[in-house]
Amino acid sequence: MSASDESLQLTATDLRMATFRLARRLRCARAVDAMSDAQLAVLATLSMHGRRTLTALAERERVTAPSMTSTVNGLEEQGYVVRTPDAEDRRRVQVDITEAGAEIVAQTIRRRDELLAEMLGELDFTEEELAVLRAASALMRKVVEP
Amino acid sequence: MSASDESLQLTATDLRMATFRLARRLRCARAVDAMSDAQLAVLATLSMHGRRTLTALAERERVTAPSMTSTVNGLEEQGYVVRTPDAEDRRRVQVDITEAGAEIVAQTIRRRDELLAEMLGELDFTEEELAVLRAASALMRKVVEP
DNA sequence: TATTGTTATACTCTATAACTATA
DNA sequence: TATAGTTATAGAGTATAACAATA
Repeated sequence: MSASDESLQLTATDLRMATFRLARRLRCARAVDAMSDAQLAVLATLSMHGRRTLTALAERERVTAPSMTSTVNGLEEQGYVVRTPDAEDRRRVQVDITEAGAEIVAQTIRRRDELLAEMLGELDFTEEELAVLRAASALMRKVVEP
Repeated sequence: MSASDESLQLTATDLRMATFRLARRLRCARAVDAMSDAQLAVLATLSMHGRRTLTALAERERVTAPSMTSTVNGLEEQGYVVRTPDAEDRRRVQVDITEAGAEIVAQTIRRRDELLAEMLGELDFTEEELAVLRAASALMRKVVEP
């Protein structure tokens, strides 16, 4: 049986507050200071899902094409991505992550995970509490990836 | 007994991914399109904690004073905050939220909660699953507010 | 004609440096 | 001298509008 509207609303409020605060705190931990959120999001997408066209990246990040052009320009200047013309459709430009770009993503993820693991460790959580957090994480991912 | 390092690291990775994705998704829901994240964060702080000096706001948001001056200028032009000189220390400027500003915060929170409640509802979560999310939310808030 | 991507232009947030006013 | 806040200036991300190249 599914849950009541009241439970849904209470849970939504709790989860929204907790999610925003934790995200805000973790966002401070970056591998490279010169890396913006926008640039890192593009690199993370390319790292996970491989080459993408500029339009596909813009849609995924929910920004306009000119905005994504600017972000990709910045990444290309730093050597973290390369543009490759598409042989089949010459209007298209494929964006690929470089080794340096992949390394930046890995460093940033590692640093953020270490920070969060330290924060969790300082509170002396029990295995049961950590299990609750992992179970909730799985549910949260179902919410955003239906 | 507290948890093992391995559990901490696994939980941290799960929770980081879930938190960023959900925050990203929810951030799209705003009461007013002209309201930026920076402006909304300031309004939310004032709404919760009352009047603050410009420097106090800058420290809380982890931005520089000139940056906060600019953000507060934008909010003041829209009528969401007012600056009041401090009688005791005339170097200081107190920033207060207006009724219009408080209404914007309330609207945005309401809209985000409704969006999240809908997303949760579409997945037909059970009461037990919602309870897991609420328990995790409480733990997440302990992490950021020690 | 529609799609893909870029350039032009403008606004906001951000930072550092330099400044004013006050303590 | 130190602190609170502003102004000046510059860089990045965002948007809309207009454009070129290709389908």
